[in-house]
Amino acid sequence: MPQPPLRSAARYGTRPTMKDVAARAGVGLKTVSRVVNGEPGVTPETERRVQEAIDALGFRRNDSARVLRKGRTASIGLVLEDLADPFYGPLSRSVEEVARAHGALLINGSSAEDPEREQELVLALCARRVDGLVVIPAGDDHRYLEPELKAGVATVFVDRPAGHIDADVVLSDNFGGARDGVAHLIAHGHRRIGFIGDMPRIHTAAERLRGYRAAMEDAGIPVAGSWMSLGVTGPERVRRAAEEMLTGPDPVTAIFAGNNRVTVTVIRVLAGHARRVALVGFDDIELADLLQPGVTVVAQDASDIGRTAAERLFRQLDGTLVTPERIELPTRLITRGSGEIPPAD
Amino acid sequence: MPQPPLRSAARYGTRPTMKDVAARAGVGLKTVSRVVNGEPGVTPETERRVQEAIDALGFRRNDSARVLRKGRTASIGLVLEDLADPFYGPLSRSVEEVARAHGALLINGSSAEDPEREQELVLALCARRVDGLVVIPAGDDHRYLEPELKAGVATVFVDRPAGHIDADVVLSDNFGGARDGVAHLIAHGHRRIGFIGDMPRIHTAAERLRGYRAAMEDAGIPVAGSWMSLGVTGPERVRRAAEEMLTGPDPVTAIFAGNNRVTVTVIRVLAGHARRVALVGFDDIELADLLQPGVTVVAQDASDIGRTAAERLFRQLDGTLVTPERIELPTRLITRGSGEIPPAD
DNA sequence: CCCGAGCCTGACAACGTTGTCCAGGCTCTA
DNA sequence: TAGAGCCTGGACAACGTTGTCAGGCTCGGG
Repeated sequence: MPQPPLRSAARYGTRPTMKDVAARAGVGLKTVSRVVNGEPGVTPETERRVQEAIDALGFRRNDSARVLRKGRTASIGLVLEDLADPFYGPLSRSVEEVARAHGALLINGSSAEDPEREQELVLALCARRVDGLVVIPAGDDHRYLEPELKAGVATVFVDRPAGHIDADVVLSDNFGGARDGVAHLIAHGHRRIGFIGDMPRIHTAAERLRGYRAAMEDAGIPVAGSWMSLGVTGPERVRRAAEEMLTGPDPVTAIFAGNNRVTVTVIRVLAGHARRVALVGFDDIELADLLQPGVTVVAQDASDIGRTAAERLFRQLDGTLVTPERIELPTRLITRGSGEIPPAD
Repeated sequence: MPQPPLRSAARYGTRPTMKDVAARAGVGLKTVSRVVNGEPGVTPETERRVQEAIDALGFRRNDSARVLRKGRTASIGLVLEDLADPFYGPLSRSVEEVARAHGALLINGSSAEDPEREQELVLALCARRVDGLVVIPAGDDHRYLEPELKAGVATVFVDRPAGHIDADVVLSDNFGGARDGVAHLIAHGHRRIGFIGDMPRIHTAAERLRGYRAAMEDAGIPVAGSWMSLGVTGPERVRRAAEEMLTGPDPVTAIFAGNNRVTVTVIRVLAGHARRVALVGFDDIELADLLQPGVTVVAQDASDIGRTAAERLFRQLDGTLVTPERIELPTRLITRGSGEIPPAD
């Protein structure tokens, strides 16, 4: 059933179009388009009439139609693991800031560490024809992105490299950071040092574990299997892992925590122990300086990572950048006390 | 210059369309559409051929065109103040979770507390034809949204009510929470209680101030002007405000902090003072339980607020909800030590 | 053997915008 | 005063998809 065109703008749920504006202003369709886009070639008087009609009808340009016509959406997608994780807030924010500077909107979604969900999200963003993608990968195979890359969708991976495709990646020096953190404990006299980290299938976790092993090996310290706890997720399992390291045979005198969630849980565990155990964590945590003792951490700069990634993205879109690169940003050891506690025995 | 249609899919930067897929599979355009959308009425054999062409070409449906045709975008917009603020991470996440459950994507942006930027963002989202909006308002006049509301854009305000328009709002009981927090300090013997908060033009800040005043009045305590510090933003100014309250004439024995950023700074200030000063903060902060003393707070549940708002949004879209409402969620006083310190003098 | 029903399939218009191109009226100059 | 050029405005197609509708095919029953 065709709608009477003159009433369509008034129907609930229907928005006025340029056609409606043109009719009301008594001008042609294209003239409205010119006014809306600030293009030259419109008399001030005509412009005024058009603007009046726009205001009266509450017209807003339909960007879907615009995108369809122009090809570019002026939006980029950000896929991350979990917005509730304090690491991603600043990252997301800095990506948005860069996007904004380039006049682009940010669409984002969380993968919840689920590779399938990551792919689903990324493809949904591609269907929206985002101009570019910043992805913190959950999965380890990104060949599904090949058609997108070929079609010119700018893509930058963050925090972990892409799997099986050649793409830009911006990440921290996880290996070096962990190695330095553990070396710091060794320098303070520790030899029995525990490591608690995420599943090694996650790149960052694997790299940090590698850093731990390297530091221990450099110091000529053989690592007991009971000192390493890998793939522990969730506070309860971290807690149990820490307890075992502390109270089992051959107990550790220091712990290196593989990420901020682990660090927080370990702090809680240590608070319940009389024995003073040293702790260095990967990732900074808020208020770390106010705890007793302050928490020594290997900090990565989430804002810097996000900014670097987003800027590379837009340089890809400019055409300034072509060859994919791997960019490693340095970490920083921040000593606050917990990492400088000497061995207890 | 017209492109040869058969090559267009191969050009860099151009994506294959349904037409390309149809040509390759030797079927009609509409048949491809049917396969892509899982519509019935396609022979398995035909479907296989189409699917093969889709995979071979790396075709992805262009959602912009789809939106243009269908009218709904299956996306909602979230405008908040600052993603780096830990309060908004969980909020954003819970909104996204609900959106996902309804098959919608989340587009978000930060207003940085700037009313102009808020409007700009909101209108950009409307131009994208998001189905709905969750807005944490920075400004206090939202009449610019009237055409959108009339056009059927679902809208829910969060954390602060909309200005000059009738719209749903989901927020915490800021007044009651602050009153309870201050009453808690009074119950522990304090009379000289300081208040440090944001600009009173921000609704939450005004309400919390009102709660502070109400609690003091209920207890029959006259409030000295030097005990109230309003509109302080940024760590440095908060620090100075706290110092003045603590060391000026008529010094306070307790401080009520109007938001999480203020709380953190006040903790830092108090750590530098020998005198023990009580503290209750509005908003929970991470690791508050591990500090010495633990930080007593009036907590609001950001996830709950986000979820409630998003669910209302989708009920508006269902048509289940029509009349705008104001929903106040209760706060919770969490005692951890800092609020139970007795007056020092 | 023929006809109708039912199932597949494809042609076509429409969604709202922008790029192209042309027409008409104006001004300016020779 | 006429011709050239400029400025303004509008008609039209195209972007890629989906809804409508009609045509052709097969199969079963009369």
